Amino acid sequence: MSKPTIHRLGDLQLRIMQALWARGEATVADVLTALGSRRFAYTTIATMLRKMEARGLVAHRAEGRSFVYRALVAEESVSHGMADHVLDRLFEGSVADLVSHLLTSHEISRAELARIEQLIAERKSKS
Amino acid sequence: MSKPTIHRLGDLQLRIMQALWARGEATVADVLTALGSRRFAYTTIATMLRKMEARGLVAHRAEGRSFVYRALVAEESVSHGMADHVLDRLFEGSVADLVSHLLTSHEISRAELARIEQLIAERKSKS
DNA sequence: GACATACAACTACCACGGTAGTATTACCGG
DNA sequence: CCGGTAATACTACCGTGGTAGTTGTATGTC
Repeated sequence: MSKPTIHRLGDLQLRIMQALWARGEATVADVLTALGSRRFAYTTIATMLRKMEARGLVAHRAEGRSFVYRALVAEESVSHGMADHVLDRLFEGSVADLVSHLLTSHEISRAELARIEQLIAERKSKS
Repeated sequence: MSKPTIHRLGDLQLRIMQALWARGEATVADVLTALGSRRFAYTTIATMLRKMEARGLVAHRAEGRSFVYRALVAEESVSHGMADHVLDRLFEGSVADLVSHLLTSHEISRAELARIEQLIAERKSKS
């Protein structure tokens, strides 16, 4: 077990996880190309993956002379962990406060507002 | 003037900032007592405040032989920075996706749901 | 004036994210 | 067999959050 503390992932780690989530499995080279825009050294990704494996975020299997990595934590766990962290630390756990903050500090399309409204309605009817 | 990257504050740093926001100004001793529950060494807080000053998060003035610290960044900036960070990195900037995630992974009181609904309604009428 | 107290300064460590170079190994094509 | 290539392993370094001890200094007290 030793569930890794899920809420503090660096930016690079998160990008790597996202590459793994999108692909299911990926070699170092796969991740590297998935991170296209900013060029990293091959060894940077390899090192990061090894460190992430030590932390229990990913695992690998050998295929030929390559390692094929896969995520050990679900995207939902990470989203949940990180969202919760912000929610608890900054908004005392109040979802309404966080939503209020998001609404006042972002441009939101009418369509998105409607979508949120519908989510609320669904949720209300279901409780 | 080198606005500090606002989205990555450690837990302790955040707690210290919250103490400063709540009080306006505070000495090291003030912050220490504000953090009541978990006991820290006096020097831990003093060191942290010095590091935070170097990062541009706080400033101090001398009063007698004590330093009186104050926050240099507003609570809104930090909330905004951290909320945005999660929003962008994990939900591609979609507020609806984040709200959806929050709704499905948390128990939310009927009152809070109503409050959110009202916020949306207000926002809709205002655009 | 001697002493305790309170405070800032300095130093030191650890963990870890991020970044990458160097070394080693294993395989593949001629 | 031999050299190139690709892959991992190892090592190293920086920044910074977190934690605290030690030291120096000033001030207030007996």
